[in-house]
Amino acid sequence: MGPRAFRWVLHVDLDQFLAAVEILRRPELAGRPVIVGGRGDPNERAVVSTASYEARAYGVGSGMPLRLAARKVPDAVILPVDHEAYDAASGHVMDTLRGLGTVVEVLGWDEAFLGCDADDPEGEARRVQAAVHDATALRCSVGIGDTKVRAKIATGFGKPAGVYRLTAGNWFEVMGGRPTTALWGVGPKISRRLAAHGIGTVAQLAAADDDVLVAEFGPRMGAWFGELGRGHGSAVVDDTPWVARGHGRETTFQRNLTTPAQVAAELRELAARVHADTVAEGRPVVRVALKVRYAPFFTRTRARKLPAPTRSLEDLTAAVLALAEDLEPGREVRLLGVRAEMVMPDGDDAGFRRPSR
DNA sequence: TCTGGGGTCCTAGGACCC
DNA sequence: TCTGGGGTCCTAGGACCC
Repeated sequence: MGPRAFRWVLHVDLDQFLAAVEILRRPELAGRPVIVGGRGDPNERAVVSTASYEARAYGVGSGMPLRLAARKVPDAVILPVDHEAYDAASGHVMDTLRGLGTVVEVLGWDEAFLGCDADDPEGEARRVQAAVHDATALRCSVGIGDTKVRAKIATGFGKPAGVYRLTAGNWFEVMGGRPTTALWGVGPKISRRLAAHGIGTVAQLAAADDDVLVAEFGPRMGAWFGELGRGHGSAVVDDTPWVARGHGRETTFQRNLTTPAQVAAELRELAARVHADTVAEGRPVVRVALKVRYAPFFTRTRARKLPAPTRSLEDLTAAVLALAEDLEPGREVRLLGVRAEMVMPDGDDAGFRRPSR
């Protein structure tokens, strides 16, 4: 259908997605604190991907080291991440949403924007929830907004399994007094830099002097943060298929690597996996990046544009190993990552989605 | 409590060219 | 004589999100 502006944007977000998929195929887990992360082994270097609401009650959340999560929840059910299962479930949900006859913009495994022109967006939201539940037995929350930003933020107020509307009419009433981190795209670092200018709340950000924001964050981001504080932004929903800019693979080793031979062997392996990902897309590689995390936790990245686009594993591997040549010797390596950026389809035919806010 | 993996976009600064 | 201004390409790093 292509991109189009709508009167309403619905943001659909599956509740405790990974945990919910696990509970669906193992119903006896319902009501128990389920934690999905890593290989399911709390003694390994890994973090929580998703915790069920029962586990969240113990203070467990995404990104928390698995070891700590296990300690907080003595009777937790800890499960390995099963990408294929979530891919399948996600595909089923997205197909269901597309079957509703509106534009669907997929944001990730468990999220999508839907365009809506109805007079009764709450009714539409409930219909979406019913359709998803009928087809997949999964619950979702729906945010309704007059911009994508407001729809996205609204969903959080609807969780779990609810519907919430956030528009120009109630934006400041609901959001004005909240910290800037309540905004989509403002994390702890940006929030601290804003605070240094006396901007602590959404209302203060909305009222902030544009020149101050631009001086601090640059012309694009500065202007955008002001708009974000006001809840402004695009209401265009675009179902043009997403075209990945690149693919990367990285591994945190359970035990740090100590020798150049180990590093080289792991890099060859990562390069082969990345190569396979790009081959699957049928697009040549134009740029290669290496990521090294030295112990205890110091990360460097090196990248190089290739002399010419290539589809060859040998070229990719050679480029990766060349980037690794000035790796600091004698430092233990905790993580290695390889990333390949690919040729984008011809920009003029608009065959891929561009950033929109 | 030592901190995953897969992504995206933006900015700064240097090189180089006219 | 210390000295332009703009544009583009490239790399490193930062920040954020799910």
